[in-house]
Amino acid sequence: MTERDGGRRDLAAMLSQVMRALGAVELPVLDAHGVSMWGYVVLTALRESPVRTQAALAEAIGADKTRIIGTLDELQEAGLIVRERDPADRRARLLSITEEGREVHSSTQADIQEKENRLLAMLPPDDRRGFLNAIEAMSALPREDIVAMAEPPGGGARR
Amino acid sequence: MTERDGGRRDLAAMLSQVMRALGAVELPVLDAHGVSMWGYVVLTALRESPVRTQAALAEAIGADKTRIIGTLDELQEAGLIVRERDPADRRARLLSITEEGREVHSSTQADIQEKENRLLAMLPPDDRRGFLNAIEAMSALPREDIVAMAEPPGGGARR
DNA sequence: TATTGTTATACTCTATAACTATA
DNA sequence: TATAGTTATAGAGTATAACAATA
Repeated sequence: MTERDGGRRDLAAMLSQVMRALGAVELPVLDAHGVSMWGYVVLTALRESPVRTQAALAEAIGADKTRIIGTLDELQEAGLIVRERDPADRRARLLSITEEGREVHSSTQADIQEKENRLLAMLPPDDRRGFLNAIEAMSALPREDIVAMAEPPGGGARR
Repeated sequence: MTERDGGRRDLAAMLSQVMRALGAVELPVLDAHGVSMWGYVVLTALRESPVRTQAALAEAIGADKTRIIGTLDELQEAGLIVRERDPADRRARLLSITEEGREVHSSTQADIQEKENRLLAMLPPDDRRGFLNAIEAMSALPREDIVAMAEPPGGGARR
């Protein structure tokens, strides 16, 4: 009845619906912990390792270098990150997360993943495992690899 | 090595990366067929069945009623949809897809899904099946159901 | 008075360009 | 002159408010 003549809906359409729902689920959590979406993304990136320049951080999280400045200001103001001038090159700002930033990140992430897990619990175990494996695999690929992979074999040949 | 101490990355983070890549893959296809993203979404919705008001269509695709007007103008101009006044209520505009609209939609969708399938082909069959089952199940749920599902049991009780 | 569609306005987000300071 | 960071400006996308036609 809700099936459609053998076809399936477009991947992007389905994923964007899921994304919107996830946004509705997770934004209140971020609010409760006092971090913005981009702030959380920055903390997630810095949790792995410090970064030597803001441009590199922006690149790493898929943002523009001008776009994250306000976010960095807020995080610094809140004591969640530190920005120090690189003594070797006083133009650059060494970015790192503070202990407090680590705590805020991990408590926020715990809440987020707890909700995500409750959502995933609705799925049959096999589907849940396949779903996680799949998005982990796909999201690990550089975007250009994905774009290339979607092209017909030998397709789009330059000449 | 690329694994992280037992944890997993956030669902929303992974999904948004995949979404961006999908956008890069699919936008050129839409361009090639001369339809905008929202135009394609509208055609997809009208392909199922006609709609009696623009507000209802907007609601159905998760958009604002003022937001789709330009899109409807373009689609009508291109002869892909028709907008007729409802004789029974001359305020309303009956929306339906034309034969040409159907053709544009189905050729566009064929190209899109062909690329999506090439992408999915990178996955082991079990993961692919689980992934598709999972997003079909989750995207079929109304957003408020998903939000409610993510809450702790009995959580957020009103009184 | 309420509703459908439209237009006008404002607001948010993002990208581009111009500027400062270092090198 | 080139680069890191910042600020200023402009553009897209979206939402809100006001409006005209119809009920």
